[in-house]
Amino acid sequence: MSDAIANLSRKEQVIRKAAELFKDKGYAAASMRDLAQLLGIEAASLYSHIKSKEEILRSLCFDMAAEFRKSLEEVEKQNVPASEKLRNGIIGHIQVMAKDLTASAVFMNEHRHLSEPYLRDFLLLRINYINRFKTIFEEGVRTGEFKTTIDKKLAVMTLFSSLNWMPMWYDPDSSIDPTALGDQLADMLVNGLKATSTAG
Amino acid sequence: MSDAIANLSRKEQVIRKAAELFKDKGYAAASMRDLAQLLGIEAASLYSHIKSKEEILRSLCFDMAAEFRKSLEEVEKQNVPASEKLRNGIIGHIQVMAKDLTASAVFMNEHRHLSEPYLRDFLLLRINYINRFKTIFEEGVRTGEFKTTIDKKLAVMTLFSSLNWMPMWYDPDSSIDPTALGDQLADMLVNGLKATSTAG
DNA sequence: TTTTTCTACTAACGATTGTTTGTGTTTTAT
DNA sequence: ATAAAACACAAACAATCGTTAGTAGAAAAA
Repeated sequence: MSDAIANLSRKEQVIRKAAELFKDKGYAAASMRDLAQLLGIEAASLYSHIKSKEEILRSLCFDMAAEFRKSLEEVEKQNVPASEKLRNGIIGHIQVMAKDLTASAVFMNEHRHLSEPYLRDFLLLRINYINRFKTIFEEGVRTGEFKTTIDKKLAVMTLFSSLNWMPMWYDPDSSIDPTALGDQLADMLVNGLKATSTAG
Repeated sequence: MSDAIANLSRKEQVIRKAAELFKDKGYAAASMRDLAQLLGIEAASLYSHIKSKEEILRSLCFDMAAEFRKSLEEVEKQNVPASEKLRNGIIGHIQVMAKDLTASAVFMNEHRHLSEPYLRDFLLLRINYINRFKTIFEEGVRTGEFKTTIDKKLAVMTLFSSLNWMPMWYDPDSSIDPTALGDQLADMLVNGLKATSTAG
């Protein structure tokens, strides 16, 4: 083989291809026979490498969750104003996604197909992550960096919506690279689109 | 029956319930037997009212698309600055979604399960809608209302991401009503979170 | 060389999928 | 009263689902 994924373990190859398939068709609509075909093997052969279809989804979702957590923890350590912290949080989030756009899309759109108790665990991680962003935002409101006129939940959920849809439209071969993307996105969300805003 | 949906035609009742089910479980994971059970009938009985599972999805997706289109056309007629037009476009979009949060969620998340040629038609409508927002944004850049430092595609896609995820987290019983939500969302996206921005 | 690990196969399982057919009852329109 | 439309049913269909069992050749480790 000459693929870039050729020196991954076979199990990792399966998971990668599954991520692509889940992203394209959705977890529920993607069959194990579809996946097998993409890999050039029979469906039953998949089970030499993975235990179940859902195990793949679990691995994709929780691995991404760990990356996001790690990134945010770095930012929280920084001793900078809240607006800067928020900015860095946004950039970090974008960079984690950019490292694996496919897995990011699955993480975002397909996690609901996890069964209990994994779904509950996943949602707890997610709430925790969101709340830590909310804390940063609240700090900024307290210090007068952010406006008080915007509902906190709205602000944070809008933030996440913007971030989380990126894997759906971002083309890694495009003119704008992930770092610039994170930069501009942070600027847009913190300072807005208006030209008259004071620079960040 | 004493439901609020009792005086709808039976077909509309089926479609409404299907929207809830599709939103909760996803189109592919939602079975016709699930749907029938929610309505208290047998799966086969559904076919007295609808022709197929996908017909329901089509009806949900294209009806919403028509509403969005109608809303934007109203805004385009207005003779106001681009920033104001963008603002009104955002508010209109939010209001259309708020009228039917369930159908909005399906529109956004499940349209990919449309088969051809419906999928192609749907995506064309969507591209057209996005491009019309992009035109408004470009007008604002040209008149100096918006900054030139932000990638146009990024700006518009971020806008849509923010808007389109709203049905996933917005609680219609919450303290903030749809109009205020549209207002604040428009403010946040146009002027940003920073307190130092000039007021819109 | 022997043993273990990895990888893949064929065949089949029980369950579930969307849907059709044919029938019957109840409500509405004429 | 009669015809028609609306609504629901049981039974079944072919197809597809995730998965298991058992087998076997090839590569790696001992």
